[in-house]
Amino acid sequence: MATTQATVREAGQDFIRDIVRVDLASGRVKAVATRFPPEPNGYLHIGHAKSICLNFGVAEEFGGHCNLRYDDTNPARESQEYIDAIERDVRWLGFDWGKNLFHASDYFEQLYEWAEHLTRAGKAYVDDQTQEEMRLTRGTLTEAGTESPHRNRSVEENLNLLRRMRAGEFPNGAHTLRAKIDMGSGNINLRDPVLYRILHAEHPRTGKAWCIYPSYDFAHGQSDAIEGITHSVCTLEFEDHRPLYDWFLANLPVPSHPHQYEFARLNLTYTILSKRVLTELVRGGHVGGWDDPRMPTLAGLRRRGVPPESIRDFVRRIGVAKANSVVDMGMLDFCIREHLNKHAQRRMAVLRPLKVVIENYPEEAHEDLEAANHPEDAGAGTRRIRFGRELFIERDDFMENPPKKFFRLSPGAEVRLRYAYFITCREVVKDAAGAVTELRCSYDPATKGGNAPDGRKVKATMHWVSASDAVRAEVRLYNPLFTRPDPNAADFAADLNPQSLEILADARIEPALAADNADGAVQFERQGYFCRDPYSKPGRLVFNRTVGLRDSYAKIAGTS
RNA sequence: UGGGGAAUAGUUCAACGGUAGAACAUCGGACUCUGACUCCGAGAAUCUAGGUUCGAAUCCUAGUUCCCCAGCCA
Repeated sequence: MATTQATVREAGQDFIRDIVRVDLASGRVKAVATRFPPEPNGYLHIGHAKSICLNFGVAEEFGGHCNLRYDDTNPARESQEYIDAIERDVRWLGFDWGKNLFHASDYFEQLYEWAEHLTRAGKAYVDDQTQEEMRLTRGTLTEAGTESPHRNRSVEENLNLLRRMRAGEFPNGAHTLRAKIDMGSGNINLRDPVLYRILHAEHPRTGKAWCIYPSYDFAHGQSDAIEGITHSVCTLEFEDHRPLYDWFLANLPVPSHPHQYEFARLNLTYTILSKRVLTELVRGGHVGGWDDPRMPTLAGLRRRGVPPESIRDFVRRIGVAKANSVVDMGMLDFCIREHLNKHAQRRMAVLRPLKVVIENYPEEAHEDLEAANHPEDAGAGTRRIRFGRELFIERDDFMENPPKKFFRLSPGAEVRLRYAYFITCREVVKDAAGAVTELRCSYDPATKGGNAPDGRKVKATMHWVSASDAVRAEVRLYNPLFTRPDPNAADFAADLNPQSLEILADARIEPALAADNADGAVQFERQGYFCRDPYSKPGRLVFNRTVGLRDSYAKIAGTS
């Protein structure tokens, strides 16, 4: 009983899974088959992750399978680079299509046969109208369209024209094959939609074999039918394509009859999830590339250090429904911290260094102290960190005239240096301009390791690195790409955040960080989760901030 | 009366005629060698108006608001 309930919960609760459950129980389908159908004309983003998790997730949970199928029906905009990136990203997210890798282009011959089938049945015709003429005769949202003058050509003429289209006798745009449905339909998709257009373009897979290509509508449902897809899940904007999807299945001798279901796509605050805009961000040089850590692409998130587990958890938490919605970016951040808090080892790094000299610590001396790699996981072990007379602390951790709630270092104040000693600030050294350049402090030798034998407490524990062995590194902090929670996709440049990337060129990190070969995530104590940038080099280390730690002091201080 | 959808805490989802619940966010508090984590607590919602019913977020009627559709894109 408990097991059953747990299993049901495991399988998730949303209207799509409800439908699958009912279809399985009623025997309408014997095994569930889904598909993730990207068009290889851009990189996958976190919105796609929602679809991937849904399609692969449903298949997994109900013992079915999910195909990866490229919707590669428009060679004018598709390329191999994107195909490779898509496979890399789906795998990284944690899903495996096994042998079920397909392409709409695998079915070009069958689709063409079906085009002839429709033509022979008098349900499709070749039109000579130009794109402009077609637009004009399609009608408007409230007015019916008018029928093409070529709508009633004979079957023979249509067949002849269609074959000559395929044979390459006509230039781009000279003809189209259209379904003969209803120019007066309230659903514009039913006003004689285009099935084939002439496109003299080389296809990444079929090369020069074709110069006519099927439209999305003519390819998608039939591809589903060929693959035996039971539940074809797509986003809301395809809802009014469903009658057309069903029309093809009803009028063609297809091997199976899939059903289409629609859910609301993901929207995120401070983010634009539109391939068009993402492509423009890359091409316009607004970001460094598809894998720029500020991008909502899976490649960008990966480079920023976001674990795939966090993305899957995020998708699970936001659910699946039909209402348009915008998810708070804070939800994603939470999921990232949730995972990294458990799995990332701790290290110390000073992002904006301020020099500290321990005046009563002997010159030339140093000692090694032990630091835990993970405070909640003893199994993660410990490492040695060096303490000496000269150290660096975070500039933000010192204030000469601290407000009431500032617990860190200030003149006369005593704080703990994590895993080391209590220190007290004795003197502030400034340059000619009045800027603080150095702190002269004293330490209490009795507090070695971080505890005072007399039991006295300090209000703050600060991270630090030793000046003698700290390594220089560049640290990149990322902020939202857009300044507004609801950036305008039509004019995204106006909402771009000029402070989305902050480069700290002179950070100091503990040597263990420079030595680590692992590419895994680490927590810079008290600051956030970071990872080494994949383009980082031994002599020039670069770390990316994945996400900051929650910072309740920022609220008190009124800073961000 | 063009067609198709959707409306539940600030946000994202549950509740499938029978006590409106969770997570994130927010605000308190406890704990703490990370102002982190963890723990405890609080405030906060059924689009509107009628109707059916012992009982309505759920069913019916009429409205309101929002989203999508006029590519030879997907």
